[in-house]
Amino acid sequence: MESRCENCIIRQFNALRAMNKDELKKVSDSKVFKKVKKGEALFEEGEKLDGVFCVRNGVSKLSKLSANGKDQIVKLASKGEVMGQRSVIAEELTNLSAVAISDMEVCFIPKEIISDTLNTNPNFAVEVLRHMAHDLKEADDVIVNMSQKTVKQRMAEAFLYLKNNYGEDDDGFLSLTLSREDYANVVGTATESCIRIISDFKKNGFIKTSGKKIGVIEERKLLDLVEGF
Amino acid sequence: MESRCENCIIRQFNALRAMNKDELKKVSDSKVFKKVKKGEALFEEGEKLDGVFCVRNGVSKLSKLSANGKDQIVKLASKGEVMGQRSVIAEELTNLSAVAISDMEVCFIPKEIISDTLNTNPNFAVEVLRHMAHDLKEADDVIVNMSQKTVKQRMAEAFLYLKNNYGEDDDGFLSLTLSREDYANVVGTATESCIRIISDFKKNGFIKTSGKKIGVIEERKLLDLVEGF
DNA sequence: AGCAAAACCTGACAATTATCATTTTATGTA
DNA sequence: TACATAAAATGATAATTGTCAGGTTTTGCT
Repeated sequence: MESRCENCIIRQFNALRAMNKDELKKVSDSKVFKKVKKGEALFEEGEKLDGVFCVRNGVSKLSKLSANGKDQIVKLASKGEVMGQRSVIAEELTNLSAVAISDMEVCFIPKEIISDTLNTNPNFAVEVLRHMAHDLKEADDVIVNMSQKTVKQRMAEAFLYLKNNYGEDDDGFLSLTLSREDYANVVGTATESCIRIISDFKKNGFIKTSGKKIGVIEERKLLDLVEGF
Repeated sequence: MESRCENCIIRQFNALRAMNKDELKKVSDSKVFKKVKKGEALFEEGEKLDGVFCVRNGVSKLSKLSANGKDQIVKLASKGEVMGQRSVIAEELTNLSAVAISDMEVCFIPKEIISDTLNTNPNFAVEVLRHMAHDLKEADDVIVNMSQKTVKQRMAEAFLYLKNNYGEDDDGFLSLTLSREDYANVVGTATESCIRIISDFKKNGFIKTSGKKIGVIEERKLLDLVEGF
């Protein structure tokens, strides 16, 4: 279960791949393996983080509380992704909360190792930079979507995103199950509006539901919607 | 006019401050000084950038075209800021267009120097990382604003932002003048809606206008609006 | 100065989305 | 299994925002 970072495949997906053997050894010796149950928080907005979390399994939502009391989900983090690096690097309190959407396994890595390696191994720094650059681009895309697309379009996009990134089970339902409220918080709308759109998509045969599970039936139709038809 | 980077104060505001003398010398020798007139583009979405732009003077809007043909302004870049680094680092085409909002003076710095320095000087890499981390946080904030605040609140925020970041002239008008359309594209709304809100604010005495110039009168009232009162 | 083009503004209306109230359904637990 | 609780669903209505169509003013240019 708990194993050595040197042999961990997960890190191939993140910036830790750019660490050398010695650095990895240090990480391995000081990392803390953690299980997090669905619904539990890894950290809360405004906290001071003493390290980063490398996701081995499961999915976490990264969200920010808005003035009107609603959570806006800014990003979903899953296998291979590192959470908390932004605030460790900027040496600031976290601007986001992280709550597990499914049961998770994560490794906590103390920030000293991260910053030491950043300061001495340019390859690592550049690799982290590349990942952050990617995140920034995605954030820009989200901004444009939020302001220029309708709620319906964003809902359609959300379903397609979940299908493409987390796949579906044998019965054709999305593997990652979000509550209606979470969907609303991803899309940035009221829960009722979100539910109404789900009903609407279902009535049109674009999706199917079973309890809280949702399955994409007409991917093409959803895509058309997103494109504006 | 055109001078040596070694003596340039501007770089104190950006990651170039972490370069050593040799590196700065190289930058200085290869940089190209450029004047850009208001309305001219520095680069367009989808272009391949061969370097970054360090802003000496003036302001540029960074925007992204949405599917429905509207430009969403994602960020304003002004004195001291570096544009294009994201795409140079990620080695991707730019995801944004940069167009001058006022007359500008910029220095173009070839990407080779940037990436060489990133790969050899960890201080520089970390400094760039820090700036990018900051940008990412700001982007998160924008996402939350877009989805959770009303157009009116976002407009109020925009005026306060411009006042606090670019100041006002002797007559109390914002130093940075945006067209109504630009305001709409910052806030993510239709130009007509934007104009209506300006009229409304004016009627309420929160702001004043003179041609396209806008001045903040009741900062407190605008703040209250943003906070949700 | 005079003219064309662009930017700004307003009204009327339609579409989208939020809110509140209530019902129905699912879920976990004793 | 039954009960309490939370989640999902729906209706009615109001508020917000977008669209279209037409004005007026400003601006840049010859």
